[in-house]
Amino acid sequence: MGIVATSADLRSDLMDDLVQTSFAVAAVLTRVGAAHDLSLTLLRLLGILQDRQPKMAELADYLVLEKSTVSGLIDRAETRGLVQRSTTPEDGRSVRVGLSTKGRCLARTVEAEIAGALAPLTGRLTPQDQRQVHTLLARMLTETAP
Amino acid sequence: MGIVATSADLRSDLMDDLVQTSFAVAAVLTRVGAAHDLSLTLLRLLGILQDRQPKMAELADYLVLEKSTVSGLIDRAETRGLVQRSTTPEDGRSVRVGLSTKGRCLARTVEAEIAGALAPLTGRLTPQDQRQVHTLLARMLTETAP
DNA sequence: TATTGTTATACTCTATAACTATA
DNA sequence: TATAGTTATAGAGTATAACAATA
Repeated sequence: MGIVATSADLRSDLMDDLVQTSFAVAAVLTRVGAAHDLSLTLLRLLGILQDRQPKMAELADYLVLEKSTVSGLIDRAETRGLVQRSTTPEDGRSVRVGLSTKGRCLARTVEAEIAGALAPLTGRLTPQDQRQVHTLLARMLTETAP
Repeated sequence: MGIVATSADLRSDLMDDLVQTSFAVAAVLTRVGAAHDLSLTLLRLLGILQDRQPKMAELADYLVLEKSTVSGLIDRAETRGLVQRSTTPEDGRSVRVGLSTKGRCLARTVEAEIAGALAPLTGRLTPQDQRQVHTLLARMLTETAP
């Protein structure tokens, strides 16, 4: 087997790992979320809103969803008292979304539970290896300049 | 900062990476799947059926879904000509599911497209680093003995 | 006229509960 | 009676298209 073939196999193995990792982590997130009646999408929403109070259109960008989809999502989250819509003074059309106190509290709780649920996986690596994976995954996730 | 705190931060950073990686890969899979009218779940289904002809109940186990959910899933996949149901001789109640020729062809196509779509990410790492991540992720995904 | 967001509609995905057929 | 699978029903998530309000 030549150099080229070896490289292809390597990349293919890595891709399998990435897909498997993606599903494994998604399964954990789904399970933890379900315990609080939160879908993966609502989980992401809470995560995003922890650092921002975006407008609906920005939220659609973050989530890579249609604005109509986000409208429904926020409708349900608002009904449950997790988020609040507010108008913006600078533009009468815009709507800004933010976490309610209840939503913020839930976001923190869920975050901690996710950390706990992922610990058994990360715990299979030594601290050095954890650092190594962290460094390499972070590099892989870095946006390349357009 | 002491040893314990450092370890906690390390693990937390790694968890963020894992969650981000999961979403990034899921986004790629969703995009590639959408080009062929395949949801993430149907994508997983095709992947699973490439190596197996499971019964409905086994499929539900693989996918971690209710059997009624799998019934609907297979209904739609069968309508599209991607899979076939067949009865088993040993048990008149069981139904075995397998890929059709069309489904197998689609599975291969999509697999290649996913590899291509993930290449920009893995390509940010040197071959040595790719091997390293592969080794460590594989270790992390390994089931620990119960 | 262009934009921001919502509403109407339709389909997929998902679960629970009730059902059919076989064991 | 228990098991394998399907059907009925309901709700969340999603997109497309049409709409209202503001710019």
